[in-house]
Amino acid sequence: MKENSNDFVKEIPKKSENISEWYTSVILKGELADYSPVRGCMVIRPYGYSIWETIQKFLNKSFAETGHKNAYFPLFIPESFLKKEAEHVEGFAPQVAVVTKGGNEVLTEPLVVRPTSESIICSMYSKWIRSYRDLPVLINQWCNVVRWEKSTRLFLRSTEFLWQEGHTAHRTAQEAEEETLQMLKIYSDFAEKVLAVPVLCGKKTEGEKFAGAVHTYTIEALMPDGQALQSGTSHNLGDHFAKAFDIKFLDSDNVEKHVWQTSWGISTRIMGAIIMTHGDDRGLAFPPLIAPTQIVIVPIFYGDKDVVLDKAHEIKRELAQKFRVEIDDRDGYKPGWKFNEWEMKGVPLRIEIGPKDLEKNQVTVASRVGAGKQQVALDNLSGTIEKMLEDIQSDFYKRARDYRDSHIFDAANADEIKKHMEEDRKGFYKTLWCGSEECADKVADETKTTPRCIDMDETGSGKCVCCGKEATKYIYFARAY
RNA sequence: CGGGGCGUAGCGCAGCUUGGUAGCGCACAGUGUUCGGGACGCUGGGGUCGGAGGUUCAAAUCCUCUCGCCCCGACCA
Repeated sequence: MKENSNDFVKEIPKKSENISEWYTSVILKGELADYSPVRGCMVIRPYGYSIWETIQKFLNKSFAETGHKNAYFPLFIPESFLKKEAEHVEGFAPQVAVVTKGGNEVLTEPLVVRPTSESIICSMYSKWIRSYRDLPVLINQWCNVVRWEKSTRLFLRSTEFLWQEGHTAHRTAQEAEEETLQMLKIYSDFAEKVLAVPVLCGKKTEGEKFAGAVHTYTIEALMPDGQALQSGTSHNLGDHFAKAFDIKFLDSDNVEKHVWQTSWGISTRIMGAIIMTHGDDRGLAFPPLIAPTQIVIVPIFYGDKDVVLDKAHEIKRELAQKFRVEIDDRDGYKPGWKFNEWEMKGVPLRIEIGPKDLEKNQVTVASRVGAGKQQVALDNLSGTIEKMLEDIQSDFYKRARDYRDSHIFDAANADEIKKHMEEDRKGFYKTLWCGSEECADKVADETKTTPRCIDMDETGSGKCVCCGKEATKYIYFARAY
């Protein structure tokens, strides 16, 4: 390895040494995003936005399959709307941006820039819903929201961010709960199968739930530094908002009733999870299903340039029918430079084609994960590539899953959690819990972690992590982003 | 919002201690030789040194104020 400063790899901090610097660096150098002139706001560049579009594609499909329709509600919300639900306003008031002036006119009522849209959507639902025959209402919207955060990170926490927020209204509490769980399942499947990001599914404690919800379910991913990242949430809103916004329907028994609601969301934050989970010292690395570019073709040409290029373009056209594929036929960059460039940008599969390959009617293929290259015959190239991408996808998942599984530690009490952390064994701490908020808060306080989620499936028996009383639930603690 | 760090060419930095009118590497442009894992030679373009005041014959450098960004906490998706 040469020691000069054009050694590109050396410009990326080592992931293992300083994940924060590494994270910022790969996003900027990988051209996923850039800082904007406005504090806390980011520009999502085409290479990064493509990931968001793919996320939209997958989620829209799942939403549609479960009967949801997309719609759009306004950016501005009358300030008074936010105040209608007590917990809701308390939760969001410290974070909202408020517009007090339009043009030269001072507004009679200030408008908040939506931090989330429950209030404005509920105000519309109260207008639209009259009968049990109008239910359920199953609407999703893709939009931007603004939360005035004190400190920001690219993708993980920005003042303005993109997300989808589903808002549903149901006839019964049970139906709302089923919807809440259904969406949680859609999120966890999406995270694991598409993004190759393993997640813990669970329920939030009272202290951690959404402001205004009855309860909140979450998917929690584990980042390589042992910190948890809340990657998607699904809220059962009960009839809280229905009462606050007067959303009532006449049921078949001729009794007027409040609807039961849910809301659920995934934001651009999850792109931070993808980046951190899969990237390495060489830069970004994307699982094929989500990769902006799945395949890059690097033609290797000098003498018989035209022949190689023609063939490379022919292959590109063929593969482009099925995959997101780019061809790097730039002059003036040596092949080795291009290899490193595309590896840094996280492209899962690279196809090299040069004169030697042409002679043998083959291409040379290299995977972003795993070492070495292999020769692949041009006959049925598309089929072979498809299989390889599937394997790479599952390799990504397995690698992340192994890491996550080996970073869930059993702990009997706060001291054990502290001990683990001192030994630099950071991750999820799985503990038995009596169910009291005080106990969860106390452990969180003492260990500088937060309760991430309550296990929904597994139960045990033993002593509570805090008070020592009989406990059957498992709760996970971790430091969190 | 506390604690720390940093703003000099597109990027990464040096110069600041001890003031003398801006430099290096990469990138970029032209050109020739190269080309299957980050090539090289030659030539060239590019800066109101974050901003505003002040001190001085003279400020990137010293002083004051200010703006911004990053990291670590506290708050949050």
